[in-house]
Amino acid sequence: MDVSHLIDALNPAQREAVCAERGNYLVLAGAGSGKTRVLTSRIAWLNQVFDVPLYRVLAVTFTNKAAAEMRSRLTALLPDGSRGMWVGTFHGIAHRLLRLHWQEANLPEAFQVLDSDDQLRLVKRVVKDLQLDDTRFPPKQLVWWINNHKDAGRRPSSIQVAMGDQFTRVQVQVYEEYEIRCQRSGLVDFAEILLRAHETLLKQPALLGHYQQRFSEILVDEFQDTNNVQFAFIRLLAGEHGCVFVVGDDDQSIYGWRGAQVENMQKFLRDYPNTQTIRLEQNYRSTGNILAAANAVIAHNPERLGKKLWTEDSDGSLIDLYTAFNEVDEARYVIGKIQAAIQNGNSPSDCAVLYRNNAQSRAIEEQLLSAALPYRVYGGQRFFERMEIRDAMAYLRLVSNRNDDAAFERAVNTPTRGIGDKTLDELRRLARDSALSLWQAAEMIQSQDCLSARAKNALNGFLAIIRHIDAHREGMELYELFDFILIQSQLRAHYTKESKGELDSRVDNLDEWVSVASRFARRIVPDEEQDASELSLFLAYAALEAGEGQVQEGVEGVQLMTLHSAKGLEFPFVFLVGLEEGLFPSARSLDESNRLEEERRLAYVGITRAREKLTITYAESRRMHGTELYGTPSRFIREIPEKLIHTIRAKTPSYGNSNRFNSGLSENTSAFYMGQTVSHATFGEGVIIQFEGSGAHGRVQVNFACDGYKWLVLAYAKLQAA
DNA sequence: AGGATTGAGTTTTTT
DNA sequence: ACTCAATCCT
Repeated sequence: MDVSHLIDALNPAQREAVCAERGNYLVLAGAGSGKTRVLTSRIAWLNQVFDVPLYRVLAVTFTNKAAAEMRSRLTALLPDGSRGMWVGTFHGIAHRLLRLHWQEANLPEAFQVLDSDDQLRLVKRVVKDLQLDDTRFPPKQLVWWINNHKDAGRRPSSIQVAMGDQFTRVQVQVYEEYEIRCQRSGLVDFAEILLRAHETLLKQPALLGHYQQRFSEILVDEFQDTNNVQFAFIRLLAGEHGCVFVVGDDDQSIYGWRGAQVENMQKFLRDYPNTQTIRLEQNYRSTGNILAAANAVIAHNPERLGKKLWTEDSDGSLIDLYTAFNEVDEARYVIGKIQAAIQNGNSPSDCAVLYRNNAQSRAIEEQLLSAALPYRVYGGQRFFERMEIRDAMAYLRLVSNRNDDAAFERAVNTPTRGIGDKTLDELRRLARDSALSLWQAAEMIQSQDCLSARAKNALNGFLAIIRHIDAHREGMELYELFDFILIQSQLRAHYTKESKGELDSRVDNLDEWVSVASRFARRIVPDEEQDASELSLFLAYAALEAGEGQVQEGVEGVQLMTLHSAKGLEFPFVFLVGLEEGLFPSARSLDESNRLEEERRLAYVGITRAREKLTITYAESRRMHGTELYGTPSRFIREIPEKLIHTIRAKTPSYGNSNRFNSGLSENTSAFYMGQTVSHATFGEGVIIQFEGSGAHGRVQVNFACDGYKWLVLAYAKLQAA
């Protein structure tokens, strides 16, 4: 059999990983070193050379996008593509196990996923019902606390509460009550999916044995992002004989704040003593200078597994460093450089602006808008997170599982049908006292005399809608059911009324929801799930894949995103903005020790996104939360060797110059300042002028910048009234 | 029920 | 400064 095509294009290290004998491996894959290629080629190799049937392979990723990418690459490598294999995210795989073995997992067949939003609502409810002070026990913090324990594999009963520690005791109590309600409603949150799947396998030796025997090959992508439960899950499935092939980069671990344990990489080496470590250090993405900068920055982190990227590519150009006067000037400079790149024949989408936090996109967007450049902001609300979609999904969930309290709460009075807070409070009280779901309570309350006839009537109307939908769905295509729901629930009518003439109409989204359903029906279902109903598959899909963020169809523009969401992507031109102490690294990371290293890894991720040209900027002054902040350049800038940097503006200002400027000022400011003597000016290559003088309105300070055509007022402050 | 007002928070995001 | 959610008012 000729398998040379699987390894032809690989370098020696990649080839070593792909062709290695079956066993346990830790592949340290640097940024841009071809890790996905290695992962997929390895699977193909196992299949074609070692005759491992594909159904024995389990490949786990973190995001749905990565899973889809892996599947599509396998299609190109193998005659059967990924057929028979389990390829998916940790949550996707665990959820599939729960669906297949819901009885063993002690779940109702139609159990649903509780997303973060519903989770917070539920915890708020619990806090209220337990009559706790929500300032002493903020629901958000409780959610975080509960998720943390679940991620670490801890149930309420296994949490140690020190004598006299009232605070923790109450938190445990909330956790317990929260679990009871989830169980009653047939709801699992994201952490629960993993934890429950793990526990189910632990408690069911027969089931575990089955899967251990089946999955002789387990491959894990982005291993540095695994949390405790995920690692335990892998170890459990692998058992004594399974071969585990993990790929990761400890230098790109940027999700510690949500439970990822970089330590799992070292732990892996400890738990699997016969593991061989393979380093992929040749980079196919960036120029030499960019890699040198990345290597230099990350070298400041202690306790790395160690890795040094290199390239056969040339050094390329130096890294530009621009010191901006403020965030407006920073944006102006960046957009100017983007325009120059476009003039040179590049597409706007070849340029990416990366920032530490989302708020920073605003200044950039404003400049892009005034330069009339197309752009795309990543992040933001996803399809299934939209209010109207969640409303519609609530009906769908109730149809599937009457006891889903989260769905009940949302759907019951949306659109409004006269079921107010008082009615609901009665209902919740009854549900709580009798340990029933809201739906059961609503059925029962009819025979009690705690509600007015009118309220009972309204409630009955709602129950009837759900029953009516359920009674008529037999034989319907999925999209027909969705359309039926929109009509019966009155949601379409409700949102049609509300969104008259709105740009981004909610009704359009609801229609899109229906068409998502019609497209969904035509996708391939894995063998194990042939029996599952279309509806339950859709519910799982909606819960585990929140869909694309901002759809902005067809807009090919400058790409704006946070450093976190840039991970895994690459661009010819990268602009890293806002490199100031306190912003990046963030102020919070400077408080707590340990966190700084993760920020540095974030810087490493940012730098290594660039293929040809990297530009770093920082602002001397920045408006944040209403006040002007004066920042100092980020330590990460200092960690890049000077010889790699081309500084655009010397930071040393010269004061005391006297200059006149009298041309090109915009209309309304020119009357004011034209011809005034600049008594206090700053000059760096003539880009910024800080002007202090007297005008009709008193003593003022104005900052101008010249963008090559005209002077722009960046900021002005009145020092003294006239 | 829906609009107006007050108040708290303000890194990063997937599943 | 600005956003988003909770609460207050009509």
